[in-house]
Amino acid sequence: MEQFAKYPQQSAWWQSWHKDPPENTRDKILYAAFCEVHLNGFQAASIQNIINSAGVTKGALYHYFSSKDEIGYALLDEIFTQYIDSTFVEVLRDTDDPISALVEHLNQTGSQMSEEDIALGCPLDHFSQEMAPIDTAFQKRLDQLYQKKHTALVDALKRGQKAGNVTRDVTAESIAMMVHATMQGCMAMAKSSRSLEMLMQCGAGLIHYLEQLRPSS
Amino acid sequence: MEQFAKYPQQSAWWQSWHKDPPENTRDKILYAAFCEVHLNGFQAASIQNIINSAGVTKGALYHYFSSKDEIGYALLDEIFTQYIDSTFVEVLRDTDDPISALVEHLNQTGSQMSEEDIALGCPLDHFSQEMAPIDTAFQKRLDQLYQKKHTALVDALKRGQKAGNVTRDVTAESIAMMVHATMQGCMAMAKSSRSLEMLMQCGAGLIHYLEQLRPSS
DNA sequence: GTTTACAAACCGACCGTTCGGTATGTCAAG
DNA sequence: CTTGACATACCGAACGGTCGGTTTGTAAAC
Repeated sequence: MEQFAKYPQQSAWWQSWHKDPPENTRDKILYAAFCEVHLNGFQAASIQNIINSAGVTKGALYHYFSSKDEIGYALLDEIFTQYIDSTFVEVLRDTDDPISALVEHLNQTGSQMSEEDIALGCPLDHFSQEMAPIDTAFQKRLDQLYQKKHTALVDALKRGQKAGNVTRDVTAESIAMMVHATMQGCMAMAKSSRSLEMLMQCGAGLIHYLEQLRPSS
Repeated sequence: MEQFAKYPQQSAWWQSWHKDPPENTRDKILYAAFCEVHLNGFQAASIQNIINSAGVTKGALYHYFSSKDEIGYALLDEIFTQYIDSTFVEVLRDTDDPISALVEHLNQTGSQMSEEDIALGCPLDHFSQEMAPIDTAFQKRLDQLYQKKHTALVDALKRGQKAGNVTRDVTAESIAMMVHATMQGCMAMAKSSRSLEMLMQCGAGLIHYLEQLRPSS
């Protein structure tokens, strides 16, 4: 665990999944792999780079993971699952006013993004674009993660509809897909333009859309 | 130009940029590179695969392109630019009712997508997710392409506002970003789930949003 | 005779992976 | 309290293969 010169140490993406630097060998490898994959994509991620920045040897890596693909699976099953939970599921778990919760979450997330965070974009979306079409084992795991996000959204929106905080003109499923897709698109737009302003403007559009979903407006 | 066994010959993505199979060597290389990059991403795209499927030799490839990066630049400057023009700019060029034009375009595009098209996703979005954070030369070109799309949208929306077909409650720029981001997100969602139904449902959400942008509704 | 358009052989670097070996720990038998 | 058997956690040199790229050769076009 020496240097991650190229990976932003204070990355909002990083902070979301783990506060403490990893101690045991396996976690060191996973964390280094997460950074390397986020920077270069999975296929271009180098085992050598991973072990260099993790400060472990190749033998150690292949002791814990039988192949590069297995590292990818572990990233999805452990790190990315945790990432979705902490950045999204928890935000919506206990509210019956999901619109307010989402708007607040968008504002908060946007405000604490650095230029580097924006340039790197969402690690999960990047992973999905790259690996979903290539390998069904990856695709199934990625789909599962998005399903998790989708379900959290739908449940919260249904609670909101029940509580009279969300319009019933549109189904919760439809709103959830729209919100999810648009969030993904906003991050992608900001990433390609490397512009925080772009993220905020896209976010404003999404917030405007969300506000229109309140009943009797 | 032997086989593209793994690339769908009747791909909607392919048809959009060129009707005729390429004849001269340079175009053969570019077309093969487009397929290879769309399938595997740019970094994982193999020069060997490109020359194999293009039916040319390595000497021919490096006669026309000084490096792999130059092939990527050529793809963006020529193929992808043409792709944006034919799939998007032309759709909006001469209309002052952009909402109807977009809705029709979405319905038409969605209906002619195969399962393979969906699994592969938008080639430009994939390229952008992968290369924008890594290399500024790529990022600038990618940003330029999205700007082209954005400008086409903004111009059409402003004409629509002038003609009274689009609400003036929201700026054309804001609508354009929202539409662009959501389209991107819809394609990404459908890609990761490999589901045509997902694409149609996301598209329905976007269409609903668009219809709400008509004045006095 | 020079230039253009390839063709084919070849290069070192790096890839993911393997494998023989070691250091340390555990735990039960003697 | 020691000893032998086995397990876990590594170590790092080496492997076959592929990578992007180069060099040299050739034959037609101008």
